[in-house]
Amino acid sequence: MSEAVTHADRLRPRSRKSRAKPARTVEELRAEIEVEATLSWLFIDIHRLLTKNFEARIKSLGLTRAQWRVVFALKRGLHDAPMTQTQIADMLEMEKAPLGKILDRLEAGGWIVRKNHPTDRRARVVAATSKIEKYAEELAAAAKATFALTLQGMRQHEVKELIARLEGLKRNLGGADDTNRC
Amino acid sequence: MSEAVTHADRLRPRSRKSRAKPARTVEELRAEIEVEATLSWLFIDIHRLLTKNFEARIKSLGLTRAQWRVVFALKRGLHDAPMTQTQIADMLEMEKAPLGKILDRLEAGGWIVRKNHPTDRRARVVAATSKIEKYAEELAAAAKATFALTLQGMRQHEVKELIARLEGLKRNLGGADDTNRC
DNA sequence: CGGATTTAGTATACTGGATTACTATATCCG
DNA sequence: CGGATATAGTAATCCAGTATACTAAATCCG
Repeated sequence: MSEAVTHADRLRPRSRKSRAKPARTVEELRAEIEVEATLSWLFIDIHRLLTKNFEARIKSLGLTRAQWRVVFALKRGLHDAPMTQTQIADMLEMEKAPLGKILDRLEAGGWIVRKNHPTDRRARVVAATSKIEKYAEELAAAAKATFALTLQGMRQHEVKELIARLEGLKRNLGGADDTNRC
Repeated sequence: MSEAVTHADRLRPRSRKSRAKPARTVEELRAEIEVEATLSWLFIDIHRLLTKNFEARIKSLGLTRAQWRVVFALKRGLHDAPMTQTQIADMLEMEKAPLGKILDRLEAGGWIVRKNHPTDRRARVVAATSKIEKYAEELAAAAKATFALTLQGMRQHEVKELIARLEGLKRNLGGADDTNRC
């Protein structure tokens, strides 16, 4: 347990010299945050590469990765009744404004329809059209192919461990735990 | 090794029934890509939460996470001579156009200066100003705090394993191996 | 009941990305 | 040498995301 990384006491890499002179050089500071920077870049890069790889596979459909996520969330069926935009935004842990823009594009593309809420005249109810059924195979194949490439060489239990680890990081950062599980 | 996930033969979760009828329901397809979707969402969410957390800490500096990455890459000192924009873009594995926009903002903020290349009149040479020295402590502290929170409860060897794992994923996706290491 | 407060959704502005097209310069090679 | 080709950087366009402000409707409560 003494080895554990806590919020207060951190892993500090190479350059020790504790409280040398207060004015450290940029190089010294850089060495101190090696782990942080490396992880930060990795998440930026993997996020970008995943988007690029997946979208290259479904380019012909005109769907983006973010749009695919929304469409799948709609079909998730947590609620029997169609969801309002606020419910979808909560489920995806995103703001209502960008979700609204994504829904605009999905509606323009014929993937969803928005209807008035039966009782709440402020709210709009979102439903997936049959178009998603039509391309579900192709989208699933693209997702599988992207992750087959990404997880190449990993064993199933390692994949599970990775997912558990990432869920832990997300939780530490204040993200909801098991929302948007597919 | 038979348990390993290869590019061809993938982990296929719950719903088996192999080649039932060719027209599967969306629900069946969804169950099949549970792992893929879960991982995809996790990378989207963690990327977003990291950006939000880090930028909240350095809001007063007016630097974003992406800008911080560029500034640190500049100070990285792989090359003794100041780098051109193309060299920086290659190092960060991003396109020249979006990098140019980030450099515009960094230059407007006084973090960098662009000069003409001594011999190639097409190229511009980018150098960090002393402003980065001034705020290096604050930026390093923010990075450390964000990742102290993120990696809360993990042991050092687990952090190393996570980094190695993520580097593997990035490599599988076609990303360069050890570029942009800090 | 009726005003104050909250909530649903949209509009706007900004940053970060990719992509395409373009200009200017460098280099290659016949 | 000089034209063809390649490269450096920018501009413009698009999508995703955050934050803020706003409108309209619902709800709370005195």
